[in-house]
Amino acid sequence: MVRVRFAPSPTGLPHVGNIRTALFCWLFARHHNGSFILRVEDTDRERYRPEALDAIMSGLRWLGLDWDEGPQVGGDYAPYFQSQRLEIYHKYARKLVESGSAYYCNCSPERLDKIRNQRLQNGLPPMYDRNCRDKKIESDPTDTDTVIRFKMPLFGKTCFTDELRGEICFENSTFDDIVLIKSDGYPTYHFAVVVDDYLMKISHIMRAEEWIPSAGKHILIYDALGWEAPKFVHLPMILGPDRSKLSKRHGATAITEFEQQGILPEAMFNFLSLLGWSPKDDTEIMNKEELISRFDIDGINTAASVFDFDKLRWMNGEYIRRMTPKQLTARLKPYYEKWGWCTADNPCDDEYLDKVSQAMQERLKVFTDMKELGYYFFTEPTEYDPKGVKKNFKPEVADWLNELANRFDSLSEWDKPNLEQQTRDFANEMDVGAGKVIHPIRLAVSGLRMGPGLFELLEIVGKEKVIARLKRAANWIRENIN
RNA sequence: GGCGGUAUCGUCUAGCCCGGUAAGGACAUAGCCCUCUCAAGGCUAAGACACGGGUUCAAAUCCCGUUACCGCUACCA
Repeated sequence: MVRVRFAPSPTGLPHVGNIRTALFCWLFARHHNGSFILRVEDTDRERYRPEALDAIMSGLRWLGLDWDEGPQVGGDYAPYFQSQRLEIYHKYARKLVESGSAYYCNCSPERLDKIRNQRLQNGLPPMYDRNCRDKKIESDPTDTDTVIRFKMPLFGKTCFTDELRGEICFENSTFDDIVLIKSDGYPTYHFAVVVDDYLMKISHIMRAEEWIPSAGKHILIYDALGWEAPKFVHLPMILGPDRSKLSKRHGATAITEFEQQGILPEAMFNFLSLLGWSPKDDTEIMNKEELISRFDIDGINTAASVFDFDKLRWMNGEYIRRMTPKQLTARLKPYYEKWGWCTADNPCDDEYLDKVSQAMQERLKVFTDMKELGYYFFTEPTEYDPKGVKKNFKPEVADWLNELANRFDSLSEWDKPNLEQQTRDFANEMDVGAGKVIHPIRLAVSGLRMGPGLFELLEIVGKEKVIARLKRAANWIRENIN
């Protein structure tokens, strides 16, 4: 039975790197019909942020990563908050002290600081000097004057098999006597993760590769407790464009920001799955079901990968293009409301919005592109693209636009064919190419030099508005161009 | 410093285990086609086996060394 957990620490906004790890865990669990467990590692009271957990959970939900056990859903191994499992850690910590595998230590943080600096100055690894190791201090996990440290073997080697990288070994002498229980009674990560993974019957520890160095220490703790360790899978990291660990300074890295920027969860899911994993053929666009059936450990890469925002945008565009106009409208609507485009005096009936969706669909990479590329379907252009003005707003164009406004006004039917016929006829009469007329109209109605086919655009924007905008542009030209 | 991990186009990657490919795909870039513009689409171009030694008829692939990059080195996770 595959049981994997995602164990975030609620210290801040959920980072894409962590979320990608969660996604791999989830895919692995779903592929093997196993369980995906969410466990909250809230043992650091200093960095704890109460709002972080909500952000993490909504990030997971946004992507569709549902958990079988954990906060809000419970489970057979509750509680899933480490802060609620203190007695459990204390119990096993006492056991370790009794068996001689751990010891109480009353060294002050000041002293620890001092020896660390000394050793650093002498070019030595900044390890604890094991001052209390053999003092046999009597205390209790709850005592705030002491911590519990693990008695690391002084020599020998500890090895473990990483499912991706093979055997990895460490010299025991390089391990510090790490703290298991802090003076505040909370366990450190190293201890809590071992106890919980074992007690919760985790089959595979899937976590980022930055944990490789501590895996050896964890193995030793498992041994001391007489437990068999789960399998280890250390996932490659995600890097920023400068190849350092992806972080805030690389721009949008919190999962919530992608949502705000108009990225589809489906696209994000697909994109993230391909960051560090490959289906081995050239398939790139895959839905959740395909991903579940194809994902497995052997496709996971060992090298870290750079997060390429451009490729995400491309993939998002792929997903946008695959939607029906109605589906696109549904996704776009919240943004329209946010931008104040859907109000009483603006046409926001679904039929209209669907037409806009259809016209704009293949021009959008992210939803927020709509704000610059399609605003004219909702609000009057207040300025005209300067390059377009220079190219298309010649003095004589003012008359053309007025004339066009009149002719459009008398159109029997406001539709694409009629608009096109009328426009081309006019160009012929003026003895110019159709483009010479089309471009000024586009600029007058949309303010832009780019967009959907002009006649489709005109049909959608509607008779009244088009005519008003043509006249308005004509006046603008008279006032500004000579 | 110590310990560990990693190394194929700018980026994501296939190929490596089981030596023989014109080293394949995608994003981005450039050009062309399509065209009322922008997209989308189609075609084309440019672009990589970190380096040095072996082994072999033959090495991206196997062996050794070097280099570079990244991570860890807390009473943080």
